[in-house]
Amino acid sequence: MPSTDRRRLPAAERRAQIAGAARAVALRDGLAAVTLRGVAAEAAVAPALVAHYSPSMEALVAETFAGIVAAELDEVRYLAGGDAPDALDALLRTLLGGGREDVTAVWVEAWALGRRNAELAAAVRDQMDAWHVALVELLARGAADGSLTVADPDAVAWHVLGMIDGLNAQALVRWRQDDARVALAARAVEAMVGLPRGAVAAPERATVDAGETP
Amino acid sequence: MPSTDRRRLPAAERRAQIAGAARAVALRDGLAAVTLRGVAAEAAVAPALVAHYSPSMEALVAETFAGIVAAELDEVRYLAGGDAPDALDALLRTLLGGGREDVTAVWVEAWALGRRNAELAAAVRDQMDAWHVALVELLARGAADGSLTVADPDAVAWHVLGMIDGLNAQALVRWRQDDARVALAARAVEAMVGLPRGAVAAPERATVDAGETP
DNA sequence: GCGCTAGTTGATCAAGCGATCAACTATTGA
DNA sequence: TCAATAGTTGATCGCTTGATCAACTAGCGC
Repeated sequence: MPSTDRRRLPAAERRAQIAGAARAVALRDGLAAVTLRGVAAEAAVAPALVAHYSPSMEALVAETFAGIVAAELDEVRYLAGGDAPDALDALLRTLLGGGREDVTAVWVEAWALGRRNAELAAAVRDQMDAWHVALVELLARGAADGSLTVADPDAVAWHVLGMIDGLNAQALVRWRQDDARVALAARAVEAMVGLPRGAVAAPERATVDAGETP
Repeated sequence: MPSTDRRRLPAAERRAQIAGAARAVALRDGLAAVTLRGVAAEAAVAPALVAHYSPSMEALVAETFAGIVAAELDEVRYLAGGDAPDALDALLRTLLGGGREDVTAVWVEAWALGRRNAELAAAVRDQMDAWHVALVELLARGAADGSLTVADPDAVAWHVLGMIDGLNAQALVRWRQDDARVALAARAVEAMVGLPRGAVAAPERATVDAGETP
């Protein structure tokens, strides 16, 4: 997109292009690389134009984060459409199966940068809440049709999300991929939603098994 | 420490004072605030002196992180000295009980900054390994005396640590303290080490209970 | 074909960062 | 007491960041 971009675009289009460039930078180089000059270079545009189209860089960073994470939630929501145990299975396999390191890095950086960027912190809270609502709905669906037994869906949802985030953040730093991640997470989730062992991620599909429970 | 610090100290002492100032800044304002000028101000010293005593700021940040986290590990190691189930109980209560937000923030920032600071990234891996070794030893102790049943101690240890980190990182952003955190984590851990429900954190001591498992 | 609107840019500012180095001086050993 | 040692500092450089603004001009409506 170097040559043809000399054209000048209608405001809405340019705005969208810059948002796209910011997202690309965030996923490739991290949220901290979403700078005036970084995004401008990605969009092949003068830095001042990026500033022109967003009230502040803090806002652009927050908006970029929200866009990336909301898209991920939509995707997962689509994959986890079946009945509750299958949906939990799809959720864990998708989020812990690897290949999402870019999004995980965005999450981790958002937590860190959020301490100094109030708008980003608000966006992080919003997105966490959105994920939480989605998972609570999943649990409620399971509780309604009797496939799950959950005393405190709110707390269980927070816990499952925290577990996933922590494991993914860990994978960001560790070198080797751990095949047992999905299986172990499945055992933990089963214990929290009153499902028998293997109901979420069947042991024969998982690579490593946890200890025996007689 | 403004007036008396006009004195000049022997190298070792000054070095220790600067390390202490760096640690204080990291715990109060975050790892990202550990800058030449930030640490110098905290130690009431010229910025050049901080540079004089450390090869680079990247190194000082990495060293500060390692110091904080290693101290936490020592503390927890001391608290978790009993038999395995009790040790797990102490571990979860200590790390998830709240009041450690400063250290959690340091962890999260280290993950994020580690992507751009190779020395810090190495320190993060080292400390994660140290925590992992400590937890694997705890699990091995339990397996040896028959109080735990763990097929893959390595994987279970990574999982428990990831869960703790994720829940703590979450607590960093969420406003209210969730009373169910310890109890739910205990259920998850019990499921992974072959312990009956309530063996790690007794339900009557915990605030919220997870679903029933018949 | 022309002019006005609106998209775009280069130049520039202040602030904060890490790093370097010559110069200053408190302290100590002879 | 005095000089050598070693701890300390101020000044300064180059770099990156976000932000602002006057000036330029492409493209649309008439």
